[in-house]
Amino acid sequence: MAREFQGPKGTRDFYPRDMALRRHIEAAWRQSSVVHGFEEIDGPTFEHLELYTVKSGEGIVSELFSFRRAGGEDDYALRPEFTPTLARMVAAKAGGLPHPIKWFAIPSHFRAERPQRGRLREFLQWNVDLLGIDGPQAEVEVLSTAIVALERLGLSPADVRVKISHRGVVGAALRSLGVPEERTADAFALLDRRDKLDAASFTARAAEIGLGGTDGEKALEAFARVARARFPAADAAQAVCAATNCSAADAAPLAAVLDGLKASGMDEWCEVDLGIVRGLAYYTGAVFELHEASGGERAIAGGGRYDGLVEMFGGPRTPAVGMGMGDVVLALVLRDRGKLPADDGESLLPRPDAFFISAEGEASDRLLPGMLSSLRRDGLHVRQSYKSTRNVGKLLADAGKCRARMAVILGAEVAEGMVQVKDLDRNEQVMVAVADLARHLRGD
RNA sequence: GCGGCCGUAGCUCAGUCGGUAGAGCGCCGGGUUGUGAUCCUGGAUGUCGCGGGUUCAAGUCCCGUCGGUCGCCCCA
Repeated sequence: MAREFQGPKGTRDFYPRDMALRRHIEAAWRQSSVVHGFEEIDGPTFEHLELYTVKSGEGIVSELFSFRRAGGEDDYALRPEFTPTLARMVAAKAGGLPHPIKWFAIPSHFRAERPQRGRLREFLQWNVDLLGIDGPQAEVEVLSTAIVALERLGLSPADVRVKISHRGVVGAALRSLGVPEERTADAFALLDRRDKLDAASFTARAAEIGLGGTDGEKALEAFARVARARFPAADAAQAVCAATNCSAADAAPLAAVLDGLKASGMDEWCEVDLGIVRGLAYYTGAVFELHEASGGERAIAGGGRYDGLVEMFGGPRTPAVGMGMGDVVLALVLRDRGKLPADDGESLLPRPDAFFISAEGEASDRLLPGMLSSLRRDGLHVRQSYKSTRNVGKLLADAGKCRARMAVILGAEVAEGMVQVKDLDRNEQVMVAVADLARHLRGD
């Protein structure tokens, strides 16, 4: 009894063209990682459930695919993010790893959320982490790695903006505005939601955290200024002080990152956005998000400094900066910006070096297998027809359809050890000795 | 977890007032003129997403469910 199956909700099937697009994106990620000196790692697809609850609390469980082996007693979860695995791996070998640790990974992740634009239940996320560096160089290198990957994919500062903030700087600004220490978390949450709230709700909530009343009017205005402050990175240090009323010393950590980005020639991509907060509590310094320029999409990437995380997983205190970039939003942006081939990825599939047409009959049929094997052992990508027709026109159509560069026609002249080789791009045909075929196809 | 819209061939879709399915394209095979074309010819794929209900009769109306899509919550 035949039965039809659907893939699970929020998952994708990668047919050859889809896979070619995926490899295209992964190649840019991997290339940029490698040239920046990061080394590739991976970990298990599932971990002990506690690895995730210890950091994010029990509430995270409803967002996970967790399970217990039949008859077993251990709870596991498919990994929803890579950072805990990374922290575990670092903590396990902390003493023996040369610093700084520069690792990247391109694993799949799983989250039990309802799919919508830019969000699926299984997705790829490129993770770049640099551990062991206290200074702003870490932030600069991680962001630079992300930017160079986007450049490789054809994006420019007109397409994507790198928005940078700093928890310490914003915290100092909030203190100087009179936000009590115990309401800082609420203030961060309000900053995060600033674009989703209308002015009245924003004002009401600002009042709840101690920025209301007659006395608070000025403070409220200042807070609104912090919430809206965005400026290009070029002269950002002064602008931060001006916008937040905080001292140059308070603004210094953010300014140092901005200076580093400028020195690296990345400042055209970057701007300060003090509204960037990030949901995670474990960020301890700089935080950043990469957004499509019009702001219409979910974040393309996000990250920041998390100096306490390795310690949380049992290792020594280790300064760290990390970044994650998902494939789903990135692919949407690339498509909308016309940076993907219009043929759904067909042009990203590997092109055969040659397509063989046995036109003569039994004589050429007998020669074909040996010729193909020999060329394949030489590393050439060669294909043949599986049709029984000898219709050369029809077989050439097949050759064109699989995008072969050359067609090799085995006609009557095989008796003299010669074949016809047709350049399908240039529509030129020459006679080549079988002995010279590999060299000819390789273009030597 | 909540809500809107959608679901007929591989794709795009048609299907009237309810009368148990069609087109185009594509795909696959064969033939002809030996050179990616043209021409001729043959073929396949559907429990109309799935299940139930109403009805003499359901692709069509109703309910549920699964999936897709967009939004809310959340977003590591």
